[in-house]
Amino acid sequence: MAVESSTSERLMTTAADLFRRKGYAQATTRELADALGIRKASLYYHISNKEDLLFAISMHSLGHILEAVGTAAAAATEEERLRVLIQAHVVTSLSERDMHTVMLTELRALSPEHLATVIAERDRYEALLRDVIADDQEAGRLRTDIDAKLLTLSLLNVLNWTIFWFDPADDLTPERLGEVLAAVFIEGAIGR
Amino acid sequence: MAVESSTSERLMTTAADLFRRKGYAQATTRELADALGIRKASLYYHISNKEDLLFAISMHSLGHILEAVGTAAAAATEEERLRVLIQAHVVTSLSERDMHTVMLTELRALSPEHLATVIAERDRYEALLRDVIADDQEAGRLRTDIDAKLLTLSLLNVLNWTIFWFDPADDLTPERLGEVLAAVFIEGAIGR
DNA sequence: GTCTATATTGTGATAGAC
DNA sequence: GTCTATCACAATATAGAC
Repeated sequence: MAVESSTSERLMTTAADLFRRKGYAQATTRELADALGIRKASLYYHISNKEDLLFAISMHSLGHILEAVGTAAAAATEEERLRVLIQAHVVTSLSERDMHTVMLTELRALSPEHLATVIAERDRYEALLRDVIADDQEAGRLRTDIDAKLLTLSLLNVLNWTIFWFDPADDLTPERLGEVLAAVFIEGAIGR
Repeated sequence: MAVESSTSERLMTTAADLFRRKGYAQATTRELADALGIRKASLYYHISNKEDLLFAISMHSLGHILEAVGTAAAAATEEERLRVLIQAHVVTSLSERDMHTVMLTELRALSPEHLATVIAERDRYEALLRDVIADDQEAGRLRTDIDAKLLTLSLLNVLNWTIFWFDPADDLTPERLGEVLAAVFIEGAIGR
């Protein structure tokens, strides 16, 4: 049930909130236990170590956005697909903002094995974006003086930095932001 | 002299390189001392503590980009000003990539007093961008269906995420990247 | 300006009772 | 599933000699 809040279920969201605010390295297991209302040692009944938690957060977040954005893009017409994709990315990433931010910014704290797994998943996501852009270029819907790789990196710029300044308390909604970023990127990616 | 490399002069660039690669919290004073070829304790002849080093790096980086971008924008015609500004930002930020990245991503490790000082300087920089964008809107050179604040945040997205993927070893030069990002953002900010 | 030696604190994690 | 108690270690920083 989505409303359950057992210690196990709260662990990942509580850790994500903590890791985003303080950074993974500066967040302590004591702070995490305090936020959950249990003792430090009790954490280790639920997790094997701190880094596992970071890995779980990263994989959950990537699975979530891959599913949401992939589904939205597949259901759209070719003409609207890029706009739908950007909108879905902004709304989805901000709906799990803590986990998404941690996934994007705490890569270097992962073990080599976990890092490789997360990077492979991030590459899958970026390939999804690049395929849409390349297809739009081939169909004449986007400019071709900038290659698909560089245009995709430009799109990742437009999308990803948002996590550092978006404030849910502002009156800017994720939906409106999605429209703005889609408008700026797509019209810039069409060119004059 | 620019070619000097006394311990004092190497300290800030060596620390910036380390802080960018490992993160401020995970980078140790031992690693920094090792990279400099001295003992850990000897660091404290040059600095008062680790956080001071982060503050010095952040302020140096902000002073550098404020000066370079401000000068470039002031020397340009109104029609070319935004393009010149974006180009100068990309080239300048990547010319001191380590310090610039640390300044952008390690804010939360600063003491409250240092944090306030750095934020004030970042606000000055962002005001410079917003003033150019607002002026371009008033003169009819940019779309007005997105307000200046949101358009500025969109520009910061386009510019800032670059630090996470730009690789000096690639064949993409900062100059070419500046052209691409300027083209995408400006044409998107003009609209159809 | 750099050294050796050390103080002090905080960290992730485990043992074993309940 | 959570607790108390504790281990083992790594961190920043200082004292004082050279």
